[in-house]
Amino acid sequence: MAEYSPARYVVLGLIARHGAMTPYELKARVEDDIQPFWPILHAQLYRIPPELAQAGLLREEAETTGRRRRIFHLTDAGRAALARWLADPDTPEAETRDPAQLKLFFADLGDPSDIVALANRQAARHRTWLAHYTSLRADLAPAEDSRQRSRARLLRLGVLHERAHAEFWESIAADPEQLDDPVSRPPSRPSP
Amino acid sequence: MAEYSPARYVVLGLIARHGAMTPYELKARVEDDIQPFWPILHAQLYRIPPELAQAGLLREEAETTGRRRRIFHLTDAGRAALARWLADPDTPEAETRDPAQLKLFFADLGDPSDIVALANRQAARHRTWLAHYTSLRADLAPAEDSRQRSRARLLRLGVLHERAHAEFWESIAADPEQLDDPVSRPPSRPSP
DNA sequence: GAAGGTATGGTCTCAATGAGACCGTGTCAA
DNA sequence: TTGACACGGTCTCATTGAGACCATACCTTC
Repeated sequence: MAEYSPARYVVLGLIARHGAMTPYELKARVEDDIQPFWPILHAQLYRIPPELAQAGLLREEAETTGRRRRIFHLTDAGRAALARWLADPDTPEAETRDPAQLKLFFADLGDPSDIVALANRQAARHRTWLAHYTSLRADLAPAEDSRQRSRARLLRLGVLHERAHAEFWESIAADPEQLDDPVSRPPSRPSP
Repeated sequence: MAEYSPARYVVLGLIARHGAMTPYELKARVEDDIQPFWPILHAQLYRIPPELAQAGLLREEAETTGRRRRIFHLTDAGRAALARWLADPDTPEAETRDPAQLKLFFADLGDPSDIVALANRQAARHRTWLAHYTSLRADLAPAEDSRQRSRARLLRLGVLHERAHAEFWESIAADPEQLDDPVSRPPSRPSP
């Protein structure tokens, strides 16, 4: 029942929340907030708004002088389409593409030492993201408005996600042969 | 430094592990084992092997009668390319595309009740995957060969991942306004 | 006040992937 | 003997990926 691709709703949603914008500004906001759960290339953010304007969901206001910026406003049709999408709880499955998991899956075909190097890199990477999300959460004003809460919720999931992955890769690095089974024990509490 | 796309290495890896195969068999194995961390459309699995044969990494053996199957064998060059890829610990970032997180992010622009319906669906979905991975793990022979361990490791990550997400969405469903902060408390231990 | 760096703002192209329609062959059971 | 179903594959069109390329404005520093 989704009428448009998710990236289209990202554009509608950001304009609905922050007001009329140029593709350039969309790009910055996507990079800041949305990249972690829906990556969009910058070129897409120049392709999509004109297309949505064509469909009547946005209205373009073009500068003809200087930087010739293209500013896109939300129309009532756009707002309605966004509301319909938000009201539909039936979403497609999430997709993950993780080359590191791929390498781990095929690790038995390579040298046993590869796995340790891989796991160390991955653990460091996930720890970095974890620290990043944690600090963003700390900076977040404990404001009671619903926008802050939206952001806070997603940051919380980011923290849970990165923590789980960081701990996983650390356990692989520590015990590449995986002779015991750390999954049944609670995280962060190594057995005595 | 990756010479080929990850999907190419999936093909090489599966043939390296299980021996020469048809695209049809590749399709089945990808669906069973690889889909969760690297989705590949079935059409891709008919496009990629001929291309890798062109590059000398596979060798095609075509039936000319009956079902006219195309069986692809790994060459020494293919085995070497796979080993080089596995030995490189420097992998691209993982990418996630989760429409549900997108809807949650923009939830403040919709009706407050949407969020509960969304969260309930997501919680159920992740619980289902969690049960699936858990049962696959239980069925896994505790064999000491490295192939079984590869599979077991990934299933463990799957379990951790689905558990984190299931608990997250359950907490959203239970408390959509998110007035408290469940992240600092250990999972599965609701406060008194 | 000219030179260069950087942020702003955007267009374009080619390749690759996504999404799925469509088409045959063999096997087995009713 | 025909229909269902698993097997095995090809094809096409639209969308996205990846990144090169271009121009304007501002800001510093020599």
